[in-house]
Formats: sequence, C-alpha cells, structure tokens
Amino acid sequence: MVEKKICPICGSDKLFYDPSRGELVCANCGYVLEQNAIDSGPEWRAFDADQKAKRARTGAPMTLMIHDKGLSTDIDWRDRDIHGNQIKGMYRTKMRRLRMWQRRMRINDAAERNLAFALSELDRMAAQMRLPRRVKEAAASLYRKAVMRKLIRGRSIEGMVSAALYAACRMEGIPRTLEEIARVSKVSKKDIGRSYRFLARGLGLNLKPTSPVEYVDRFGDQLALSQATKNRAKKILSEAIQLGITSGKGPMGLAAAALYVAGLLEGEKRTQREVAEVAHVTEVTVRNRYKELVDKLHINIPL
DNA sequence: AAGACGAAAGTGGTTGA
DNA sequence: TCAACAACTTTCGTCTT
Repeated sequence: MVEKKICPICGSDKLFYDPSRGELVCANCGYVLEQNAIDSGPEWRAFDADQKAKRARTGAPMTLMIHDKGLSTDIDWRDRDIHGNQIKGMYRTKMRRLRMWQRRMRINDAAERNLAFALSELDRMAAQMRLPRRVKEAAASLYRKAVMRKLIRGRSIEGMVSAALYAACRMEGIPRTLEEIARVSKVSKKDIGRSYRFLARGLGLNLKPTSPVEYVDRFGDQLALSQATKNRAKKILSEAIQLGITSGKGPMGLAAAALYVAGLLEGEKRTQREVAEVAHVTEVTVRNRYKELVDKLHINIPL
C-alpha cells in the first residue's frame, strides 16, 4: 500500500498538486508541503496555444482574439478535400463534428466571452497564489452568479474576478488579504475592496468579518513557529474576543500581535518587524495591539 | 547595531447629519 | 455631500539589549 501524505499543519489528507508551480498544497489550510525551489517568479511553459493564451503574462485580450482567429476561418462546409474529392466515412464524421464545434465557438454572445475571459483570469490568479482548487471553483461559482444577476455590467471584469476570489477565500476559511489578491491582480486594492462589497451586497453573502484566528496558522508557518506557539496565539485571541477588545480592530494586526506574544511566551521569539512583515501591518500596529493584549488579559511576559 | 517603544502628524474609509 | 471619527501608517527621536 502506498503511504499517504498528510498535511503537518491540519492533518488533512486532501492534498492538491499545482503543476504550474510544482507545489504540493494542502487543500484545507493552504500550507505548501513541497516545492521545487527553482524560481519563485511567475514563469510558465506553454505546451499549446490554449495554455499560451491563458498563461501569457501580457494576457488580457489574447484569449478573446485567439478564440476566433484560429477557428473561424478554415473549415469548409463541403465534404471535400483540397483536391475536390469526396471525403468519406470516419473522416466525414470528424469534419462534421469539427464544424459543429466551430459553430459553437463562434457564438458571439458577449456574456460568454466575458465569462471565458474572467475564468481564465481567475485561473491565472489562483495558480499564482497557489490556492486549492475548491477555492477557485467557489470563486467561479460566485462570478457566474454575479453575471446572472447582471452585477458585472459597467464594472471591470478584473475587479469583479478579484472580488470573487477574495470572497471565495474567506468563505473557504483560508482568507487572503486584499493586498495579496491585488498583487496578482491588475486592479488596485481599493478597487477590489469596492467590488467585493458590491458583490457581497448583490449576492447577499453572509460576510462576517474575518476572524484573526484564521490568519494564525498561515502567518505562523511563514515565521516557522511551532504548533504549540500557534495554538497559544489562537488561545490568546479567543480570550481577547471574549473580552470584546477585538471589535473594530484589524484582524491581521491582532493575529500578528497574538503571534508575537505567543512567541515570547513559548520561547520562540520573533521580532516585531518580522511579525509585522508577514501580517502586512506595521510594527507600530503590532505594538499597539500587543500592548492591549498584555494589559487586558493580564499576561506576564518573561524577561 | 538592532530592536523596542511611543509621540505626532498624515491617510483612506466609514458613518451620520 | 460634507465633516467627524477610528484604525492604521509614516516618520522620527529615544531608550534598551
């Protein structure tokens, strides 16, 4: 029997392999188990025209252009070859099937094109962020719903796709920050935020603000902290939440501060600078939150 | 030399009249 | 639509290790 791999973080055996990155990722928490340390920059190989269209970094309009360019010009309606001879049997059937596809592809429905482009963009971003498949699918589903409810018109596709991805990450319990989405997107953090709110309202999404606890594992991994420390951080956070001192505060700052405190308590010290870095907040914010936590929870820090 | 700390002024987004 | 407001950032000087 083949030994099955398990995520060391959450114990899930649902692992997913991203061939474009050469990485093995946990579908549950997003932890990267294995990666080929070659080059972290976005660089893909394309094995055929379709992949090339999807993966080209200059990307945007290529898909749409190729869409028609390759297919609409070269299939004749007659069952004859270039010499004028009848094409028979299996080949004729094949030709007819090709024609059928050709007709389908040529549907000029704007919505279809819109969707095709949106999904390829989604693909690109999800791959670049090493997100598990189910997140990508959730995002695609959100986007389709948005299209059906006519929420897209007049808005940038890229913005709405980004918003759908952001929402999907949150719904699947592995939230990414707006900044992280913006990095692989072509629109700004601000626009994504706006689009997201619009999308959430339009689809009636149940959007509870992200809990800081959800960030602990990922930030903790990036800081190479032990499970004990991460658990400690979570515990600190849930106490803080209970005391109601977290409302209105940025979840990322809180997660960062909790990890910092937990690091001190567990003898795995990280500098405020390091913690702030992975959480995408400033040292000052880490400090402020950490002061609060220590005060309100009466935590004694060992010297 | 690097980390931790905190004051002060500035920024972008939400809220309420 | 505007102004007040809270959270967060930026910047910078000081203290500690």
